[in-house]
Amino acid sequence: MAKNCDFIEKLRELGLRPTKQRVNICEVLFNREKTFHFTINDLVKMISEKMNQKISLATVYNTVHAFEKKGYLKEISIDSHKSYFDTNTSAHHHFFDEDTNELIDCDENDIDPVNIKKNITGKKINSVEVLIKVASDNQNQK
Amino acid sequence: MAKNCDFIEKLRELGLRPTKQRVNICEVLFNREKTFHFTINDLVKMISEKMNQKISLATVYNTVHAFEKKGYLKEISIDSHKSYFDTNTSAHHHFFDEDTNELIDCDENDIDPVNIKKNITGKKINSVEVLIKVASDNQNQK
DNA sequence: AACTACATTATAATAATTCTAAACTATTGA
DNA sequence: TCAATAGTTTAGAATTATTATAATGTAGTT
Ligand SMILES: [Mn+2]
Ligand SMILES: [Mn+2]
Ligand SMILES: [Zn+2]
Ligand SMILES: [Zn+2]
Repeated sequence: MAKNCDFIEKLRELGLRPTKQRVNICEVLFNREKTFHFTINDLVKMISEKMNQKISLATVYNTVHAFEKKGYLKEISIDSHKSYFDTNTSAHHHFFDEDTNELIDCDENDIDPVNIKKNITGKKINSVEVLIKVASDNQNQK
Repeated sequence: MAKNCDFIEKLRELGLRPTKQRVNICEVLFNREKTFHFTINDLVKMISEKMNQKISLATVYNTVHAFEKKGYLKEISIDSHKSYFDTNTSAHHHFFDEDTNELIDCDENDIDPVNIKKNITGKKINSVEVLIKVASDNQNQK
């Protein structure tokens, strides 16, 4: 269980001022056992549930984007209407359950490393991400 | 070079009325040698350049989504701010050039098939997509 | 403490997307 | 033929998502 002073230190290291808005958002995002996936909307709900303080929507966007730029969050885009952030910033792949709209981390052993045989000339590979969309097996699907 | 009557037939087959808006959009999208990638904005510009008729933005959205649902277009989402549609609806992977914001089809031979060893229990795999983000190799990057 | 330069917040503005009422079109049957 | 009508499509209006910027806050300097 991380303490507030840990987040304050961490924010300072990143060159971000440890304002109370940011510390609160850190608590909601990073004060937990496991990494997880969330949308901006999820986060706004979590903040209003867990915190007494109101944080403006623009500040939530600012903070999430600041953390993303600093490498503390990763964005995973499913389609133009569904975009998630991931507190697991290591290189990993995802299943997306189209029935429940749930994004699920692939385990290391679930998928073999992607083998790229030929890259665009003069370019360096920054990331390789696999998205596996799944849905109910049986039954009459829409 | 496809003729308008081809598009009219095709739309009818799909169960969509061949309105002049839709036939015009078909001409812009499908009357060409190679498949390509576009954003809604790109498409609006192409329509206003190539056509004398004005089509409302809502109709462009409606039509693109109708074509997507019918399997005539595929959506490729890069991040929440960049979403492309692809007239190549076969299963294939992509490079995304972060310098130019260009989406490029992977050739069959550029990448080995993705080997998924363990899927979510009770779910069927609907699609597997790899996105490889690349950028300038050399120089001082931001 | 006052001044300054910069960082941060959050309101106001803008951009992206969808809702829905009006305009069309196909079908039916008199 | 050609209303009547049920469904489809369009596009202006409304909503939602995101960002720009003015106001506020903070830290360093004298
Ligand atoms: Mn972003
Ligand atoms: Mn869509
Ligand atoms: Zn993840
Ligand atoms: Zn493509």
